[in-house]
Amino acid sequence: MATAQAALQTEGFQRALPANLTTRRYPAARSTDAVVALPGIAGPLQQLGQTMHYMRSEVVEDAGDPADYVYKVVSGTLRAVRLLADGRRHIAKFLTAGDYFGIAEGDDYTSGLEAITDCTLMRYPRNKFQTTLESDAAAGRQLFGQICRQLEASNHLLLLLGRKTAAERLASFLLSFCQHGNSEICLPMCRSDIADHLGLTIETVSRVITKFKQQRWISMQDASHIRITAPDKLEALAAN
Amino acid sequence: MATAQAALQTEGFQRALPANLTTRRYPAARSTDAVVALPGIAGPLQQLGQTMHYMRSEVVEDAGDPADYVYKVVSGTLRAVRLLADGRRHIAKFLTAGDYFGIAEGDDYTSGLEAITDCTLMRYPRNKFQTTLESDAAAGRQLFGQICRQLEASNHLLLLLGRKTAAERLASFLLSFCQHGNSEICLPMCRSDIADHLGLTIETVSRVITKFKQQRWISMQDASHIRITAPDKLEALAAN
DNA sequence: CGCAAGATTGAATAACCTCAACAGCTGTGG
DNA sequence: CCACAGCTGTTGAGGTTATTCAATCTTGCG
Repeated sequence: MATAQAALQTEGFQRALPANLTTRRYPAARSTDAVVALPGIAGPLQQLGQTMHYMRSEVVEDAGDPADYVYKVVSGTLRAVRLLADGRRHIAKFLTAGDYFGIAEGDDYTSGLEAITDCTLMRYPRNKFQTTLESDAAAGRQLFGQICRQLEASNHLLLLLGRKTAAERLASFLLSFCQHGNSEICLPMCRSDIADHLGLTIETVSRVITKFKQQRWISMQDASHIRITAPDKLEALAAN
Repeated sequence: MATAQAALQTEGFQRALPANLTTRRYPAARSTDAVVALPGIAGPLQQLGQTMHYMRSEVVEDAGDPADYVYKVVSGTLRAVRLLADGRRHIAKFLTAGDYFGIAEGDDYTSGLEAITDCTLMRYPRNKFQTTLESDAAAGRQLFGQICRQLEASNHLLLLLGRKTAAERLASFLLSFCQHGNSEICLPMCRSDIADHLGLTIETVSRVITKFKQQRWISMQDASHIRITAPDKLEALAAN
């Protein structure tokens, strides 16, 4: 009972601060005023959109900022970031072409949005977005579907974070990149992004990947180019 | 390197099967045909609803069942359950009065729905539900808001599961029950439900609660009746 | 080249889990 | 009424997994 007693006296539960909180805000993004036709979004909304360009590592929005815009990804990869007070980070979602950000928010963004690669977004004023949705049934349906898929993805990730081992998490993660039978993966995000998405550390991510490599379940050209050589083994691990 | 080597040879990554998969399907729920006016849902939808009663531990829907109905909780508490192939379980959400289930699903339910307490639900045929939504803007807005709040809750839980310690998870969990300044909590769910929601084991849940009790941050009449005596300490732990 | 950032690897540690025992409560049946 | 079984919850001991801390390697890039 000695350790518990000690913890009791110090009121326990402390946690060390991580050293590096590196994400910086970069100079303002370029915006082209040209109206770009977006495949997959209904007519009226196209008029409202503004094309925005962001560079690698640039912050599009911080968590806590007033949620004035809805974004749609045209190209590139971004991360939706949440932070705890002491800097621990979680990435709820990686966004790629076709994904929306900011639809489901309240007054403020509840997570930040950061560019992982150079990327192009469409930006819609949020208030006009809402009213347009109600007048345009087709667009409304589409957005509703988007939210539903996001919810499903989040709930899927909950199971992963709540109950899967490190190896299972990485197997699931890697497999999510080769839906279409292509076994060649190009990961746009770095190890720390993967770790913060899967609730692990970069060291654990690295170790598990190394183990996969040793098993010859995957092969790697470099850290971001992975070829899945035994999808059946990974699928057995992913277990869902 | 001995252990890693051994793991490599056996292809590693195994995991023991949990012994008890106890949830059973009970006899069919009673349904009263009377149409009940639901506070908070718009007119036309009320006509479609059917009131359903379920008893404690009864299964409303299993994951994988065709998603034919949308449910709205009138009273009682339920759990939304996901399982891995080997029986590991996660509870994405506890549902209470006013919560919906089945809106965001595809063809099949992606999680099961089980009554924790005796409860009353409104059941709507899903196809009619959809069409009614499109014709009734107010109802559509309301449902859209529901989904958005669900998504926000899921993303909030992602951060908890991905990055919080056991003590922090339980602090967050307990605080989520006393939003309105009342420090008396009555937990309708058992320890294993809490554990499966927070990604912990029942033993860890029990130990952390004991520790909170020893710190005099909470006091307990019995296992399900908790009084929060030091909300500031718990809030500091919850850290968000 | 030399530096910085990302990635990998190793050793030690901490957090949480597993297994096991036990306590408390509830309902059942003699 | 009491004995008993069954279930939930608590507690302890020991093991496993993932983390932490640290060193090394790799890869651009000015």
